[in-house]
Amino acid sequence: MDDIDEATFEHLLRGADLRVTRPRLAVLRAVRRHPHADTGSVLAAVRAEEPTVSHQAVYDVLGALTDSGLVRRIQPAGSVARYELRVGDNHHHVVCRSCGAVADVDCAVGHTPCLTASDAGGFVIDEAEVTYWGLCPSCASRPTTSTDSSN
Amino acid sequence: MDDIDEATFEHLLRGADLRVTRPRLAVLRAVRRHPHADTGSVLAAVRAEEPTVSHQAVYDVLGALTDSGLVRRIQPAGSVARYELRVGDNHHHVVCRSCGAVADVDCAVGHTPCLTASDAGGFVIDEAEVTYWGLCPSCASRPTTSTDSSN
DNA sequence: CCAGAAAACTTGACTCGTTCAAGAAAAGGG
DNA sequence: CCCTTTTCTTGAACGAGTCAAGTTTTCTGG
Repeated sequence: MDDIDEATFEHLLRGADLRVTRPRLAVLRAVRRHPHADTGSVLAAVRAEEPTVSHQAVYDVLGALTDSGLVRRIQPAGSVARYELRVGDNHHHVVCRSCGAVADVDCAVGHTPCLTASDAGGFVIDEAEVTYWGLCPSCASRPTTSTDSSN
Repeated sequence: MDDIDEATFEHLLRGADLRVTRPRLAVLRAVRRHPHADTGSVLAAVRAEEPTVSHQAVYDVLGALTDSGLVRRIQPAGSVARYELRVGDNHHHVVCRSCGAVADVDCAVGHTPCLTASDAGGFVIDEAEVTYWGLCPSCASRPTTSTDSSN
């Protein structure tokens, strides 16, 4: 899901009943190029190639792509929304408590892990999302430096 | 962790090196009384008994209590921060996609579930947080009504 | 290939949860 | 009971995200 070319992006859009526009292609490229990027970063990346795209367009596009399942939105506590192209493979994320870096983690329990909650209090569950918290390699090796950024 | 009386709240605060103040006791009572309440709800509950408490005080108190581990902060994607008294027992949450309701779920896998990520990309993991998504009983039985609120 | 309808985009104002900053008030050790 | 430190009040500010009105673009169907 990372070796998608331009033509495939078009097919994905059409398959989702979405019109093919320059902003949408630019957003897809940006998300492919910057996994886990927030809206601001996507906007910046988009404007690098399409300088006239508005911030609202990026919000709209990310929303439409998320709704149709072409991108996945994640939002760890305390973070703004982040997006990724890798979709439909039930993977999870590790978030660094110090610098906020996000990385993918394949769940050891196979697909749809932990989806069997013992007692869901009557809820009809359709997804189990796992977020691991800890320290990224560089923050772990630089203990008390209190590095902070947003990726 | 739900049958905590006033004296215990004081002990908890002192044990965490926090001064015992009326706003703090009121916040603890509010969180006990309204599990998963957001800051606004806590503020309202606090003001019901202590009308002069400022919103900033509630933010400060919730922050201090969270830092010292007396309350737990959760923040499902798309939601504002929510707080609960139940702490240190590694339980998880189900969130209703329709109305945002939150309920506790004891993990079937025992304590520290899924904490064994296959490959964490070099991260040092200290917690695994599981969020289940679905529909609460009342939204599940009222399919397309698109109820929306924030609890 | 062109026109028309619907979808998508631009612009700009605005909402709301949360944070920042400075000074006043309370807690609790000595 | 006083002093130092922590905590609280007040009020302004920030920023991600949303709303709304009007314009532009896509793409279907003739």
